[in-house]
Amino acid sequence: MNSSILPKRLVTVQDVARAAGVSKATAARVLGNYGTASPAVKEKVLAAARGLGYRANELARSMTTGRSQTIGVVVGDIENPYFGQAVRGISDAALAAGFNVLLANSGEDAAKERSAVQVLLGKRVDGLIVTPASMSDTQHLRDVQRSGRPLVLLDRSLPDVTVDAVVTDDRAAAAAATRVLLAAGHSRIAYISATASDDPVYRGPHQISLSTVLERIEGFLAASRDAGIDQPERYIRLGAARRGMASRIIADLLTGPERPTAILASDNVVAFEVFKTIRSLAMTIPQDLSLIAFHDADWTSVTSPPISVISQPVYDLGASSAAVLIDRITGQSETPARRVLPTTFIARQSVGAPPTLRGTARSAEPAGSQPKRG
Amino acid sequence: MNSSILPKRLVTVQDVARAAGVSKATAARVLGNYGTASPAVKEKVLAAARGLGYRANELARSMTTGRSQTIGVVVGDIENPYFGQAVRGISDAALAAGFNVLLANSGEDAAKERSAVQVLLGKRVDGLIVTPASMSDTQHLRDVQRSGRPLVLLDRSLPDVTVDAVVTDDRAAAAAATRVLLAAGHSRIAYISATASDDPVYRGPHQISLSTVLERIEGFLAASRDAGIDQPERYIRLGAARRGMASRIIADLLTGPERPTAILASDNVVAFEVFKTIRSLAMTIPQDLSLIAFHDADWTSVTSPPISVISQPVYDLGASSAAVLIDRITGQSETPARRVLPTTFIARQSVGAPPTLRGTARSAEPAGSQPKRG
DNA sequence: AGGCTATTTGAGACCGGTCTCACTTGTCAA
DNA sequence: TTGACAAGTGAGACCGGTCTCAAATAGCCT
Repeated sequence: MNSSILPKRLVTVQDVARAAGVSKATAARVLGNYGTASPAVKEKVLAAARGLGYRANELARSMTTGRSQTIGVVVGDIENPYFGQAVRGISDAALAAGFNVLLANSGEDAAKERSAVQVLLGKRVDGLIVTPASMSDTQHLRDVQRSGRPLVLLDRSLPDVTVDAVVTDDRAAAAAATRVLLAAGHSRIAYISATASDDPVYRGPHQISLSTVLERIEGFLAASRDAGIDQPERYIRLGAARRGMASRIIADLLTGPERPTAILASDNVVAFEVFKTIRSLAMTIPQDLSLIAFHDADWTSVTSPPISVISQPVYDLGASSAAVLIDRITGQSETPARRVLPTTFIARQSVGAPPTLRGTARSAEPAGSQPKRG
Repeated sequence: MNSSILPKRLVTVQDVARAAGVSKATAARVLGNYGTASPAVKEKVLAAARGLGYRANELARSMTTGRSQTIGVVVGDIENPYFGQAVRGISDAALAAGFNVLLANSGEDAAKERSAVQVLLGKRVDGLIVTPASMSDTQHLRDVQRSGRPLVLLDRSLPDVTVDAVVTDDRAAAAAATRVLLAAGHSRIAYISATASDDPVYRGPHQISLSTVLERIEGFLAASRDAGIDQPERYIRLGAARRGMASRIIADLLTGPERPTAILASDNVVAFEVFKTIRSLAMTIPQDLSLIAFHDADWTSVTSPPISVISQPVYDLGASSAAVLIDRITGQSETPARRVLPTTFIARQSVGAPPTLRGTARSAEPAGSQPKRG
């Protein structure tokens, strides 16, 4: 009959105390497991609590202690399996240490990220893990830092915010993948990134707002230049995240006079789009085009041919960032550190020699590549 | 120099009041945006707040109001893209309604689920969304219900808990998929589920602890029997979740005398394992074996051949459950409802005619199936 | 027994908000 | 001029825990 909006006042310490015939302070001590109480009283209180179905109000507890045993996580997009795995890592590590996880989505939008951070801060999380959506719009993150709440950056670091960060070795990974393609004989290698950009053409580092993206591009360029490739940046394309954009970019790329013979896809979602586009163009991997993708997502291992990938320790990235954060929270404060986790190159069958001549017989040699060194 | 464990006391209403030269009550009114205050005072307080960098302590606010504007979500495994999408749906809908999301992982373990629920309840979430790990171990969920906190079950329903649930039409979906295989000429169809079980052989509904699984099996059996298949349950296998188990199950299945000619995989993860196993056995889909999977995961569209799937509206499942929950929280209380979202069958190329004779020429007819009705 | 310390217990302040209630002031109609 | 009523403001209780401090009780030694 009651409209259930008022959820029948819950049992409090006071109630238990009354039922057990002791003072509120004593009941609180045994229920909160602090201070001292005689075994007899302890039992009496616990019995009463059990009988009444007492459950502590963590809100009230957090308010007095100032600690909520909760960490806030702001992630680009949980729907993306990459972040899904990372969140799982965070969540497992947090749980093991007795912390809870408050999750928020930024949709890779700096404004939303700011508001998420504020809300989380308002809820008095003990610390924050954030995958910053932008390298430039970071005032709110510096505010967190200034407020004294521990902050750990996940997957991406920020040059102007001196704070803990757990990232993968993007530069080395991109360079390694590039070298694999170079070793297979490619000289026209396209690098396709999801990073938001009005103009898909790359004009320089100022366009890039994410450290991860920047480092990968740097690794790609460095490896290319080392191999004597002229103007490798010609083949960099941005903004492939929006639906349909990837295929337009690739179509553009493949119709030009000096079309690339290999593609390096900067993340899993882009790679997926790239793969589908290539297939819809009736091109064959690796005979017509070689492909390497970042992140060892499920699908890359079951396509024909399976895709060679740069495997990133995503779960560990999450677990490790949570561990770092919790260390900070519990006071093991060292100086801010940038923890870099290594990546592995997994050679499958998407890399082959470049087509020797346009339109002539396809190179029939066995697909796949065994790079001597990562 | 300070050890930073004490995060420098934050600015409170009292501080702002003092700075603005008004009473705490007045400052609270303008900062909390309730009651009345003259424009002049309002401005003075806001200016002071701005100057001091005031941010409300949501914990304290929640404690007095009794509402935390937070919903708790307990999910089987966020790492699973299925749940990832659902969580995204929840999170988007919640955010839009001004709610935050506290996320917990149960790892499909009822005990962990119980503890997660308790913690969330302790944090005084305004409501809960749970994907129950078990149909039998549900006392904690009934407790939630009894405590008056709104609860919505996601993806799975519980016969003995009368509470809101948002699920997909599993029975119909399984039946439709089964009919597709029957229509293609198959009479020996294997159903492989991930549901935990010591013994992979199906002995009856009592073994099953999830409504979803149960309904799918029922749909499969019903459609099979309608088509006059004798003892279709012979081909049901459970416990394919554990690594390596799927391949053993399939190997067993395919070496028997009356080996199945088609497989219906009860979820995406299982289907993935099944696919890889089939390929490692050097069998061809759909010539040697037809395959249909639940959930339109990324990878199913890029394999060769692409896999026909039962597409489930996972994002909507999440968004819808959040909407139902929030309706409940804000008082639009109707009677508990079970909302069933429809699924769609997506025909790709993994279904063909069964091999006519063992070892003879493979059926060369064009793969793919166009079921007349779902 | 008396004195001293260690342990157990209770009273009440406190965390940072909200909210009720009473008081002051201003406006307008009678 | 006076009364009624609305708007603005302040004092202080309250939410449900924790924590400090002092009082009460117990245990031990000489």
